[in-house]
Amino acid sequence: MNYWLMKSEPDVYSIDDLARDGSTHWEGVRNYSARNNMRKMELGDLVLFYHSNAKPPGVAGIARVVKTAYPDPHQWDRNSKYHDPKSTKDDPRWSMVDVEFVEQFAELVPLDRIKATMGLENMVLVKRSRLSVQPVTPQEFAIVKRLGKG
DNA sequence: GCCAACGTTGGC
DNA sequence: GCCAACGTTGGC
Repeated sequence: MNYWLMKSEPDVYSIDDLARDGSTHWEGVRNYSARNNMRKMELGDLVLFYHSNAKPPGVAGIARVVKTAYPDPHQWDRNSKYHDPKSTKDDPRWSMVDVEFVEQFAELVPLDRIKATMGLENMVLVKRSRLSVQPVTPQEFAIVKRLGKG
């Protein structure tokens, strides 16, 4: 069992949207580090759902991986903003996973709280702030989850 | 809206 | 393979 953090802009897709939909395709990741992390995901892995570009930014809840990495079809859709003309069907460049809703935190865990919490100072979120799909240690996951209970 | 950080592209 | 130019992310 692995733990991850995935970022989404709530204006585009929020934890409320995931709660409503039940599950979603995580399409549109166009960064190699983030893609490689998605390819390491296993069924049942738990994901901290992070709201980026939000006021305030922070972890809003938990999701679970229900489908492991498979080619993101948007890479071949000429009308999609995720279209990648260099990606071929024989060698798909971009992957996505499916995740399902697990829980919404009673309280958002804001980024500034994460930065100020002992045990979370080495989170990738803090160290490499731009990576949109990143690993989280079991300890970090447990601390964030506890903070989310309010 | 600004801009620092940083990932990607492409000329050489 | 280097690195300057460029584009994007995301906190503020």
